[in-house]
Amino acid sequence: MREAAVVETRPYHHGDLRRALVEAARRILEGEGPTALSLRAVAREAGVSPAAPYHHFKDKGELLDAVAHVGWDMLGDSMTGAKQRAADLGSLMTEIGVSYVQFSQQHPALYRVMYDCSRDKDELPEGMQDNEDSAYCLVRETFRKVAGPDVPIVDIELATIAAWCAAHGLAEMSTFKQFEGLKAGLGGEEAFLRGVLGHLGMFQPSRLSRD
Amino acid sequence: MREAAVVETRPYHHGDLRRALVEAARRILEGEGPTALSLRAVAREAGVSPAAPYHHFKDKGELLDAVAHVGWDMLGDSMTGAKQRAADLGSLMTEIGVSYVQFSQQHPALYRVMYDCSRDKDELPEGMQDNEDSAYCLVRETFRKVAGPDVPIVDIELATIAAWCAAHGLAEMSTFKQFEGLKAGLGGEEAFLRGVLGHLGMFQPSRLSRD
DNA sequence: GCACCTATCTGAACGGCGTCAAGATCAATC
DNA sequence: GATTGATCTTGACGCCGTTCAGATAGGTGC
Repeated sequence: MREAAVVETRPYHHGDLRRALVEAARRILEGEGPTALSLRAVAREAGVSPAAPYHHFKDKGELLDAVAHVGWDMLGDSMTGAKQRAADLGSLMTEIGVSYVQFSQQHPALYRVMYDCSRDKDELPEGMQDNEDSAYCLVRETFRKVAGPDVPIVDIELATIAAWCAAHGLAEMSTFKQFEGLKAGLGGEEAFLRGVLGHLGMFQPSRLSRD
Repeated sequence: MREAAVVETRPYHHGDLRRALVEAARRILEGEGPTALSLRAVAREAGVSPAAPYHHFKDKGELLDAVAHVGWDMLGDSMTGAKQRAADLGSLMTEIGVSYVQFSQQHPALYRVMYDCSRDKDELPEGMQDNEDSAYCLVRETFRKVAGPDVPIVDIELATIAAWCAAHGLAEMSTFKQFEGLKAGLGGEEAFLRGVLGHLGMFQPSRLSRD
């Protein structure tokens, strides 16, 4: 009975605040960046008191975990889409890598939260864990298919880690606006990404194995 | 272990607080991690009031910049040392890469500050700038020497960026204590690092060029 | 030796933060 | 229709970064 729009997002005793808080956090993240993401600001954005979130999350970290979870879902979808769109086996890894970095560029604040909140716990981020359909497993299984049965398992694992490191590093580096000249000379952002990835062995199928 | 040295570090009106603050920050970083590093805690550790640092640094960010500067110096020394110790041209890049990641493992909190405080400004971190003896230039010049005169400049640049991304990614990933089994199977931490780097093209001189 | 100047440091305060305990509110259940 | 338990608010605590007025003292010109 306060304002017009509130009626729908607040069915009553707030309806489902948990989801509303996560969405509020994402709005702040996209609009104002990671430094503006305080628990109080999220509560404010969702229209509740600063203490309300504590009935749905143990602390701020748990809220960030929930936000990161959404991010890993989105990233997983991006990578799966790229894998399906890839024309041939040879370009599979490159397309997945490009989609990874492009996601980080489209959602820089979210991407940062995805890693930051796992670093605080000294735990692997969600998308890198060995669950059935984690993004990490998607990459590893892709490697297994591309490499064929002759390549030892340990090399598949190492190549996956190496690829992930490279993609994550590139994701962080490409946020620095200082390679502009180089990017322009190569023909744009994506050409730059493909140029860098092209220098990394495991993005070229013929060079997967170390031998 | 703390009170004894105070007499010497406080010749009077505090002597040189600026250096004392940077060192206090580094002590906190090593001892309690990045989350404990508040401006007030640094002042406390240095034995001055919370407002004292503002006579030497514009704000907290500037103090962190000074801490990061020390870190980049240390990392640069590590990498230079590795370059000099390398037995032959072929192992040069690998040795530098290993020393990079090992530094991040020996000083995880400092390493994090080195990147965090540059991300906050959307600027390349100090060690990656195109200054005469930045760590980045060290790597690029090494590449130039290893690659020979036939490799185009743009490929040298891309390979340097790729190597940096890979090393930085590996530095962040290896802090997650979840590859223990893999590391053990390979024969230890360093074997793991070399294993991952071995899958990355530009750490093998014969594969520097893309074509 | 003295007075002034300037850099340095302190003390107290402001608003914002994460978090918690006590009390209000209300849907659901008996 | 009273009880219950989940949800939300109010108000408070201690910590944070930052600012500002005032204390302190080293340096400089007389």
